Amino acid sequence: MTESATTLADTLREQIIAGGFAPGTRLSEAALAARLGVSRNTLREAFRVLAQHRLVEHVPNRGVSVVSPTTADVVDIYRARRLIECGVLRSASPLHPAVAAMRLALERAEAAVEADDWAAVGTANMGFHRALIALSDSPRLERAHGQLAAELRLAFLAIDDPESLHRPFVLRNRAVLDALTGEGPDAAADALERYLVDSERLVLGAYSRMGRS
Amino acid sequence: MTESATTLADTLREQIIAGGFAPGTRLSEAALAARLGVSRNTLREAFRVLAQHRLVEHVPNRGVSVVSPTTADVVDIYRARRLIECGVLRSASPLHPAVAAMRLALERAEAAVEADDWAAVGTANMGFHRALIALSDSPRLERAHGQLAAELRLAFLAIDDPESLHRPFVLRNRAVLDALTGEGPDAAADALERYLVDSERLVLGAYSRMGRS
DNA sequence: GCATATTTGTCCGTATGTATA
DNA sequence: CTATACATACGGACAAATATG
Repeated sequence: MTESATTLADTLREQIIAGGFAPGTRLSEAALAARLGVSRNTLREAFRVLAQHRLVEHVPNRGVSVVSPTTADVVDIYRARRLIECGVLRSASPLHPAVAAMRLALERAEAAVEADDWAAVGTANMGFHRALIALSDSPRLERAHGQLAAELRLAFLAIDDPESLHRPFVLRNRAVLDALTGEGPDAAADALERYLVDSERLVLGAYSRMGRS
Repeated sequence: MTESATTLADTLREQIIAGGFAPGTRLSEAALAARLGVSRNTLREAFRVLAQHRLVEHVPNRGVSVVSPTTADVVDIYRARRLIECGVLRSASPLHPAVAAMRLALERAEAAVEADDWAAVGTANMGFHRALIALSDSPRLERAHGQLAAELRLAFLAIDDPESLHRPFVLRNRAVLDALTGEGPDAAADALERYLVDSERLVLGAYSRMGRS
């Protein structure tokens, strides 16, 4: 039972990203510790990790709750994504092994579209962009991007209309990959930039229709 | 005395970055907790935060120690810095208020050179690059860059030759700023790219002379 | 506005497993 | 191989802050 705090943080992260706790939910220490069979102290250590990952918010004397990204958060997340993802792509080699991982994720997404499984489309799309970052061979960039992706996932959960969020972008990912192998990194980066601008617009539109702050 | 874990993490971070604990030092939780006047549980929560910031390393059943970046870490840190800093600069406006902060940091560095205060030169140089990232108006990019800077600081501490590390780059920062206000963002980004390549080479050279892994 | 109940923040004592001398 | 030291995790306790009636 060593290192249970880290393991606990991992399982909690998966649960949150999978939608097990709705954005905004307060997570009571005593209740969760009892439900998970761990002590409050161990749970609090896990909370610190998740708070650093920006998955939960820690308000002094009022405990932690699952974050619910604001429009300002969404704007910032996409700004950072554009800079990192397009930057990686622009200086990437079309011969990099990660290109195969991108293709695999894309095929998974296309299969999930056929099966009308929009949640699977969302995770496959995320996998495409994770593979894209792997083109950089930089663990730190992958870590930074992973945090952005996790936060964005919470925004998607708050919207809760996976088809309109994910379906249009399978084709766009295909275009990015084709541009990378066909026309080269710069064309691919331009396509990705347009992709991210449109995706941000979609999310913000859904937010404004929900009357979110 | 609420929220002492976060405060504790902040003070520990400052102590580590200031060189209060040499890279590689093992931090015994019992001893440190006694010295700082906090309980082990509180200290452990602070450790989790610092581990996420990559300032300390958490080895299961062997406690935490101050990290000592390897050559691979240094290469990765500079790769990430080039992508983020140059990307920010390339799409920055020379009229952004952060330019004034860059100028201020630069003047502080130049004054510290006159005073032969190399530690101050180092912090002022860091401040220049922090202000540079502020050009992006992105809290998340600032956070990501701050983590890279803190890690790099540990590498500088391990080398412990602040004059040769920091002195040459005051002039280079001046060149970056002048290029930004004079020739525009693209020229500034090119100058910054050359800066970072040379800085990485200097650090790696010092590492190889130390016989580091 | 006040009193009560709940929850968090912190600390202590202790048991267990792991690594090291 | 034994013994020691230490990290890890648990449970209980209490003060402080917050929320609720």
